[in-house]
Amino acid sequence: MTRKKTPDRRATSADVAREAGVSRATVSFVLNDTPGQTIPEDTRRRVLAAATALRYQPSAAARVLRSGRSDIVLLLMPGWSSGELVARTLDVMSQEFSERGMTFLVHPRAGSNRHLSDLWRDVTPALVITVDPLGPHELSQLDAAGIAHLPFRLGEDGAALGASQDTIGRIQAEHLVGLGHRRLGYAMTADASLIPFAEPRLRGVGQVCAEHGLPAPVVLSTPPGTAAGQAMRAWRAAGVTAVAAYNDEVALALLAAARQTQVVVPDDLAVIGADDIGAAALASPPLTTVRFDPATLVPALVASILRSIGRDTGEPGPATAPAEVVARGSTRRAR
Amino acid sequence: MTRKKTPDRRATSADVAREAGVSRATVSFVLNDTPGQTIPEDTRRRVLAAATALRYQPSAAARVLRSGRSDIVLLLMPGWSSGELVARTLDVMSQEFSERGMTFLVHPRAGSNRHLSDLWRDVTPALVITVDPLGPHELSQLDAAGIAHLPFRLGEDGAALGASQDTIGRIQAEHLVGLGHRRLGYAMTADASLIPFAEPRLRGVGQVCAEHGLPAPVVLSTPPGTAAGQAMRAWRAAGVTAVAAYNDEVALALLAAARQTQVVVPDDLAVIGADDIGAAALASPPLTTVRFDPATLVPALVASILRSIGRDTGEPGPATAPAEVVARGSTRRAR
DNA sequence: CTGAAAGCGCTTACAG
DNA sequence: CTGAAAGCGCTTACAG
Repeated sequence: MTRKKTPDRRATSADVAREAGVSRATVSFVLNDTPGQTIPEDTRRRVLAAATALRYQPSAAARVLRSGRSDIVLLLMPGWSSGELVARTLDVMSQEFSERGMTFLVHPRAGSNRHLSDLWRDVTPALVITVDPLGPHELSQLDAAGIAHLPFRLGEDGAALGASQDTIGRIQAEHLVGLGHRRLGYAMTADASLIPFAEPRLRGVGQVCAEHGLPAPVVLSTPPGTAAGQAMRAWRAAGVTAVAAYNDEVALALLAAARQTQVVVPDDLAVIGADDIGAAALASPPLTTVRFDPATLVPALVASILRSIGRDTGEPGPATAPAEVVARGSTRRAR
Repeated sequence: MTRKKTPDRRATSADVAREAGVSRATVSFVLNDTPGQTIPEDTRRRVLAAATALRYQPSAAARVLRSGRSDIVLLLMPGWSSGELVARTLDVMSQEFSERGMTFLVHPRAGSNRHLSDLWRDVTPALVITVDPLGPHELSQLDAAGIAHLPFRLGEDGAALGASQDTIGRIQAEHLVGLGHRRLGYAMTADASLIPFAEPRLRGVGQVCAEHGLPAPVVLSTPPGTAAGQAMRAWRAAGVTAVAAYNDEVALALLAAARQTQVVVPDDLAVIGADDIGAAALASPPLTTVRFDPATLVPALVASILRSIGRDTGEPGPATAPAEVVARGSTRRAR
């Protein structure tokens, strides 16, 4: 008397095969569109109908175990994963990967004291992307588990996002030089984990200065506290009239320090940030900055990642111009 | 002549068993500390040594397939995953889950057009936490795959983070009322996806007003543009002397509007934000806000999540006071 | 065109 | 205390 049509346990391919009156092999062929198999339209339809009726979903574990390959790309996220830009980049990466048949997953707080081997006990990605460097023991584990590894380093040759960091610095400098400033400052971040991003940005500023025959930028670091005020004085003493900041948060700190030290922005010192965070437009004066859309770079990045693990990728997808100046009140023409 | 000790393929439990001179069952018992098995210390040591020598790591897929259970908790992240607080919460959640033997994974951009069934093809979590609501079809799929589902709703009874949102509003209001303000305004976010957070915060403000016999707060929404300026005027016309903002970004927009409309903060209007983002301390005037450390709530949250899927959890862990006022220049005693 | 069978690597009753 | 064997759910040569 029990209705067997909808068993309580999860439906398997054997259930679908029985329901459709075919073998499990045929079910697999139909559901995976296996190349080289010719399935009559009628059989195909029956299998599909049975799968739908049974709400069949293949077991991820069984697929991976049998095929020996996983379609997961795992990003090991360090602790500083906060910015709007990072979030947007991850969003676009995730989208891009799924369009290419992969699943993008993020494991937060990978830098904490947990053992990574606990992680491999629960998930076997095809590729692990790391930001913080791994120790030799962890690298050995990855190797032993047969998991590909991609250390995400900016600033290395060919790294799509790294190249664009250069560009951001260049755009900042071009804007300031275009306004007639001849002596530039650079406000470095005090956060060591950001150096991989900051270094190429600064390099871009330096390149533009050199190209225009200007002296190299005066680089100062502005840790929280009174350092920003001292930096303001030091730049002015050095004849600097415009400062490019590593990012908007650093620039905001500069604006706050300016108010306290009676330096008028932009008249005494022009300031340009980078990233265009929400608070930039709301600052006093409103912050000139560089808007950067990582979405434009990600497709090329993802394609190169997939290529590195031997997966097919569609066409590369062109990387369009990623950054532009958003001119606001914190910069003006040099006097 | 070939050295067989270090095969190129990934080591399996059979390799370990051979190397240690025991059966695969014994390997499994030792490596999993299976309860109810008594393994002589010598055997145990041999197995452990072999596993280390072979750099053995169990196959996640095989474990899940055989045991029928996964130790993965997957968060389906919607598109708005940017804030510092969100990042910090995820960090702590991840840590908390791994301490309890689970792996916390995040799939960004789950709201996009991809089919979720593609996701279940690659990973089978024990539990999926969603923020954006799922459609009936997706719920049915989850059910069919035997994956537990927890819609993350704030403001419902007992939801740890929801309760704390109330508290944030309460703390804002207590601060303003304590300074002598008798007529409060509330600056609502214009972002609809944030309403689940904003609603309980506003409720907390309302409660405190009621408890002090004060009128309900004057709620205004301040979308980007000129709305903030209009709101400033409306509040002043209504006799409001202090405004609690949904968060620091909304508060920053208020400060910017005040500068443009000649309203002096805090003399004409006091403003308190929430979240203590980096830009808050750097604003002009520096923004009074409520600092909220999600870390203090997360252990209780994670424990309740694990309980909901029938997993053992250690002691609940006390939820300590999560929020406090950071008094800066944007609030002052009422005149 | 379709099916029976092997096997991916594990865990766990079940015998000894 | 330890081992042989079954079986989780799939995919894929291999026969027919």
